[in-house]
Amino acid sequence: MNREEWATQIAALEQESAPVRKEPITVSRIVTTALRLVEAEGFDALTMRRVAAALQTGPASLYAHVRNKADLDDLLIGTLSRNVAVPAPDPQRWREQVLDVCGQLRDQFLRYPGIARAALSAPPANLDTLRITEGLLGIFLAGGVSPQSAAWAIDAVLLYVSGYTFESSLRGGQPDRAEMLARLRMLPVSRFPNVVEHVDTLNSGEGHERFEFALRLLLDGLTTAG
Amino acid sequence: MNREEWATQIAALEQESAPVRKEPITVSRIVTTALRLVEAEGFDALTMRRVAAALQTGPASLYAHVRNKADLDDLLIGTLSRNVAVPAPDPQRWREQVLDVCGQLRDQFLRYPGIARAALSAPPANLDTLRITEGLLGIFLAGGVSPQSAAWAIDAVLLYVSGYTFESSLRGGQPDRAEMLARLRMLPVSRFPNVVEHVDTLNSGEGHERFEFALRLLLDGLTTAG
DNA sequence: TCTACTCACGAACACTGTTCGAGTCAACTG
DNA sequence: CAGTTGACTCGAACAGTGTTCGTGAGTAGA
Repeated sequence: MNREEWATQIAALEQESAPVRKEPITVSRIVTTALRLVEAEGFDALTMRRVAAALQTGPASLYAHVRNKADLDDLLIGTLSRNVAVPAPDPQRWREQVLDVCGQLRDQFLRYPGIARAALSAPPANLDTLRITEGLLGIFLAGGVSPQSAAWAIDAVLLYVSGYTFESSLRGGQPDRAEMLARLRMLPVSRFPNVVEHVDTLNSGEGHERFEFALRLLLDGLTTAG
Repeated sequence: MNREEWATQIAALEQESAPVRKEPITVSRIVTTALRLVEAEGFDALTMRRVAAALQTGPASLYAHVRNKADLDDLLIGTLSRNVAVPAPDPQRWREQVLDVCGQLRDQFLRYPGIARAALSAPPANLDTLRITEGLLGIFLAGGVSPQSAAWAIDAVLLYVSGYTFESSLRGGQPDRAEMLARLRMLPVSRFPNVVEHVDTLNSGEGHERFEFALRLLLDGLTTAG
């Protein structure tokens, strides 16, 4: 027995006396750690190494619980989807209900900047996102929308939510706003008459006005399309 | 003069006699090479190293012409945008005109699989994409849509095109279709009654039916919203 | 007590984008 | 014509990425 082994045995002894066993790595620990990381530093900072480091281990340890980075991403949006409450269909208020669900999803995505990229890449067959699809489908059908229109509308609506939140997290820096306006005003009127004339209109939209506008457009179109 | 310099001089001599000077690297050569690469192997294969290798040089050489990888991405979607023909506004056919422009953009994106990711990340102030925004704005206004609605609708429409093409290039493999259907059918009816009942409807949509449906939804909603 | 078997993880591999600095070459300048 | 400037080229390297291999420890079952 060399000196190193000797030290290991002593360490083991200490562990027995103070059983602060290192907590085992689990999928849920990985997921919560990853989410905390994304919330604090954005989706780009989410690397296997950083998650592993936060769990005080090496990157290889994660692969016993998670197939891939893509797999981890899926788990994340699954967890986020699970936080969305899907209401029981109320035929009178189906539009508001859809807006409500989308709003919840939007807020979940916005809370974790950049995670919408994972949502866009995630397979639509994820069980947790399917729960939302199921709920939306119920709401649409209760509202009298045809199955075909409902199916395609759900696709469009979810796609929009992901796209919207993804773009929002890109333009996280607000100082762009003034700079952007200035640049747009520099455009030659000869080539960009409409843009220059409506600069302020183009960049308007406080809060989630654009978000609601687009979704209402989709839903209002639905009623006329039957 | 050592032996190496001597060899260099001789090489220079040969160059004079056969002036096959290595063509200089230009931005446009980089862009076309990159596009060819994306077309053949997808956006993920687009790395600075591979572009450089295709130009028979090292990655460092590119940075004299291109600030960033992100910069290169911008250049790519700029080039693609330049291939889109924006028609002069015809008040009677404004909806068809919008669909036409979006269809062109869609086809450009689909031709280069995965490049829509760059479109989503690209700043909306790109001069070439602004040309399309300008054109669309003209078409909408000619159609009698209010500037505010037009501005937000353009946003939604372009976002949808990017999202749609991005998703399409992800699910490039068609064999998923049958597999996906089978998986959906395995769902417990108790929890997913609507999804299970309308499985075939959910996965329906040949060609770009979904694409046109979603866009028409947006445009039809516009008329009622004024 | 011995044996499976799962999990932890150090080390390494093949990549990525990007920078540094030395070198080459053309064109303007005194 | 000589000299300098400035733009372009690019080998080498750095810091990071996802992922795999193989070793080793620990636990549960026979």
